[in-house]
Amino acid sequence: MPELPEVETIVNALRHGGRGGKPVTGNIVESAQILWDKTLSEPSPGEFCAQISGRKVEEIFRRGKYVIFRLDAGFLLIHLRMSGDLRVDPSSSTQVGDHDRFILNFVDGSRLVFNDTRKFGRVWLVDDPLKTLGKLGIEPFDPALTPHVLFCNLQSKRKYIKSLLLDQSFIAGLGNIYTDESLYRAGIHPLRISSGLTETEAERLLYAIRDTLDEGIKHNGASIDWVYRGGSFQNSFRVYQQTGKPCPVCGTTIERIVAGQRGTHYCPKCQPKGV
DNA sequence: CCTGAAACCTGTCTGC
DNA sequence: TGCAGACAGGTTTCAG
Repeated sequence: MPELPEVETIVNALRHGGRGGKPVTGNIVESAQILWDKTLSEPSPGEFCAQISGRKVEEIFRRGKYVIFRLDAGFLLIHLRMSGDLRVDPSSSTQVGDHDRFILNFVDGSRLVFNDTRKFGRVWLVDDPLKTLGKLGIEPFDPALTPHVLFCNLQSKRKYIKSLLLDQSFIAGLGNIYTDESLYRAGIHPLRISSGLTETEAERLLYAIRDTLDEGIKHNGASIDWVYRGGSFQNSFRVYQQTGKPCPVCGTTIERIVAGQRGTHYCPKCQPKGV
């Protein structure tokens, strides 16, 4: 589930309370439990537990799809990947859940739990976050990303537009849902080659991306299948997982294809392949 | 530089 | 009911 709007929702909750807990900001870590070793990307479990103990959470923010905790020394980075979720338990006496992989116990008795069914999620404790985050592309809402800049960047690549938007080094934060929805709103076929888009299309695409993400954030993200997180954007999907249903604009049947190994949903009429 | 496929994992759903 | 296969919000690695 976790694309930019979902991560943003989680970060907000961790900052201000919610997700069943007190605010994490300002809390001090007492200890860590690593329930699935591979969840920890770096450093080693021993070093991690030694270093994290006693650290204070100064600030929590998002970059791309990463949740970032700025500590009084170092940074804790968490990537939720496909099925990860973060929650706060008010009390650490609560039982550990089925797919809980990683726990931070705080001195006030609450704890932060990383739950991740598919075990793809990763955690880092680093001094220099840029080593991990450095390859990320520009944020979609960065004012420096103007229609013209996007157009030029699209020109410099020769990839399916769908694949390029999923590339985190191109723009950071878009995943399968928001890419399909953005391309639909922009009226651009997912298999168009990026360098073939016109400047007008690039402009439409940028505004479509921002509108779609905005709406996602407004709905607290999307909840799908058995991985539920409380968002409601799934009720506003226009093409994503709408295969076989009529396009809300023209009534044409929504189709599903595979692009870059990802299921891709679009309206054949509103998003013409063109030349 | 680019693409496709495979790998990392568990769970759900569909069709035979 | 059982079981194989497809599919799932992501990223990395490797072959071609």
